[in-house]
Amino acid sequence: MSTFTTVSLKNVLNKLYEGEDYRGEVISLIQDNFIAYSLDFLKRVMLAKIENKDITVDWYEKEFIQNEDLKKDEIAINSGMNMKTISNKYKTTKKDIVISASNDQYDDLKRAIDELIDVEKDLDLTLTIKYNKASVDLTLNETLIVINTLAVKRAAIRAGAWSSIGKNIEKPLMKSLCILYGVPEKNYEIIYKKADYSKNEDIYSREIDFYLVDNTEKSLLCEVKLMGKGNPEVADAVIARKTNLFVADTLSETNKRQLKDWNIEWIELRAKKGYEKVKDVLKSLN
DNA sequence: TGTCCGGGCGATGGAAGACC
DNA sequence: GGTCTTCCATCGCCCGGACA
Repeated sequence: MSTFTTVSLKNVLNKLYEGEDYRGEVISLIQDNFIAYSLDFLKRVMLAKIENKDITVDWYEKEFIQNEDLKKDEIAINSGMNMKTISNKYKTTKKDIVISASNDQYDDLKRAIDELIDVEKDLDLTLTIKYNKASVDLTLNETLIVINTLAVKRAAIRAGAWSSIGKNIEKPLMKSLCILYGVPEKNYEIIYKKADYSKNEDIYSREIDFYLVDNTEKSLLCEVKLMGKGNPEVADAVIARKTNLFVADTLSETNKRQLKDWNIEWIELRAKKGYEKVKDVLKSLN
């Protein structure tokens, strides 16, 4: 779970207004979370191995996969699989499905490690974890399992952070632009509730980031995307939502041409003085 | 080097349980 | 039977490696 503090959001807004890259803030959060997770995880690994030293069963499996105290997403990660993969593969994330998928995955992982180690007979590696006065050595197999889990967890932390920043910055960004350019409150609208997808007549409705309201009281749809290079689906998104104003971090020349052809106003924050274009855009949108 | 496209999770809200 | 909590499906967010 990685979410942003008010301070982080403020730092990101400042970067955007300076036309600089905002990603440093996100990368820091990912790193901090990952390091903290790694330390905690290694501590738990150490304790688990010590506590089970007299038992011949697979202590990792007992403590990190078949442990009833764990949440389903922890079990999935510990087995080496992210929740999204389970959701794609089994079309559900129900707890019992996640648990059985994790068990299968863990067996698979162990088999794969055995096979690879068999090929690389000359390689050995021991991970020694020391904490306070205790110390424990992990075998090559155990070390590889731990490395795999950390890698899978990092993917989860990374994706969560990017998802979170995108979701949480769009409304503060649009609102601050409105305040900065003196847009009267009656001329913009922040929608916090998303559309109700369950209603049949609304089946094609989409969530809208922000509305500007022009002087004829017509609502203008605004879309914010902070993504970097190489994501052509922006085109689909703005078309599907009949967007009037598109605010982005980075736009390709193709993007700009398309937006112009479709009569959609755009602002590219990473461009030099990118946000100053807002003034003209507001005028043009009446 | 630019595009494609699948991977990863957060936020949300309805459904299903859990508790009085 | 009503309220509170947990579960989980859905949509939307950006990344980043494969490919041309």
